[in-house]
Amino acid sequence: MTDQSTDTKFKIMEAARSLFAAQGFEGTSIRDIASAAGVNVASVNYHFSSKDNLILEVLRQGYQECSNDFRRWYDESDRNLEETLLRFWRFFQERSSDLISHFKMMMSAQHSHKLLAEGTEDEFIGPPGGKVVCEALVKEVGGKIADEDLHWALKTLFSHVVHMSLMHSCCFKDNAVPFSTPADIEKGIRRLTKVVIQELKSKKN
Amino acid sequence: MTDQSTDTKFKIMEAARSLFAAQGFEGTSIRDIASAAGVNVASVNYHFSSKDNLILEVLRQGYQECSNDFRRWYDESDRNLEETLLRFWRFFQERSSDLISHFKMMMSAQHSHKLLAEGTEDEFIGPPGGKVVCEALVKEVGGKIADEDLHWALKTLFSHVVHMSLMHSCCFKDNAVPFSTPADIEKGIRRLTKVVIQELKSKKN
DNA sequence: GTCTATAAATAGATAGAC
DNA sequence: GTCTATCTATTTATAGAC
Repeated sequence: MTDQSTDTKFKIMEAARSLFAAQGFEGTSIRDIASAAGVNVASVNYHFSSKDNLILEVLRQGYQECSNDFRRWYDESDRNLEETLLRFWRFFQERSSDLISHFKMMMSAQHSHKLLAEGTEDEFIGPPGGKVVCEALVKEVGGKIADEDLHWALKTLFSHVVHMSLMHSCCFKDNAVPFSTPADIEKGIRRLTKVVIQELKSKKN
Repeated sequence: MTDQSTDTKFKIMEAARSLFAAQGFEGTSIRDIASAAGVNVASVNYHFSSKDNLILEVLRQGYQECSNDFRRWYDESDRNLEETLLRFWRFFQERSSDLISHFKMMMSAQHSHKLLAEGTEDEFIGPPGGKVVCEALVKEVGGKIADEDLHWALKTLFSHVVHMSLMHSCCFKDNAVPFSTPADIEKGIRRLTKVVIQELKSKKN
């Protein structure tokens, strides 16, 4: 596990993860990555075959780690929707590099199709951890929810948390946007959660 | 207006607009653009000095056109918040190339700072048209709104509409995501609008 | 597994004829 | 303003010594 080969491969993945997020796929050369990782240029192709394959491994690992960690966290205690969404947001903050890379690839016509095949080890419901949020929502509202209501609530909550994570990772910090500190955003997530639950419950009665 | 020079410059901008969105800035070569526009390679640097300057002109024009058209539309009749947000969403659908390019650049560490200088001809409140939405919200709720409530409502509405526009432009169509037709999304926007107004009004009483 | 060296393709930008 | 030709630099990828 700590032999030189594993170490080199690990260092390349970490360097690639942050550089792809900062500069994009095409904007990052294998030389940049090797240099940042402190390894020889040729070792990148040796360990990953190609640049295309490297970013696929980076994205797959980011998605899986996030998905697994989130599921583990959710299952280890009794979580309500609000704390689940706050955890969701904090995950994306910790992993903003993965989030940004994932979005850039998703918006790229020539790379987006590769992501779909990657994200579907289990049923794909939006972002990693999406299924967990879905479970938390169903539990919170209680009883049977109409498909349309469920999807509306998930889209509303996902779009807010994911978009706030993205904005926070790339422009809130530089622009001094009002009411955009992490504390403000968490407050906003709590408020939206309350309002969405209210709406779904009122629909049922 | 219809002389060869203006025509060539226009064709380059149109080709660049769609290619930058599809392939990103670094992923698109000047040769790609010239080829798609049906003009000579050297004419790109002749008319725009550099590739950097070309994308800045593309982004500036997209932002300004969207902002101006939206303001003109809003002022020409008495609009409520719901129809304003629906128009907001439809604008982003029509201009999904500009939206995608703008996001890619915003998420790029080396290009994001250029966008800030571009978006600030008048006071910058989020996306183009953001100020209009803000006015519509204030009018709809009526009376004085606390800053915190106003910013929460704007963030909630913006994040939903902008994120839905992005998702619709790049992955809803290919994945057959349930409840993600334009009609579904418009229904969702109406529902969120109603719920947000309700929340702000209940806060005031 | 790691290195040097290099192949082969492509990039942005410009010079100069027309 | 438009073209061809080209300069210079950089890219991914690989061959082959160690």
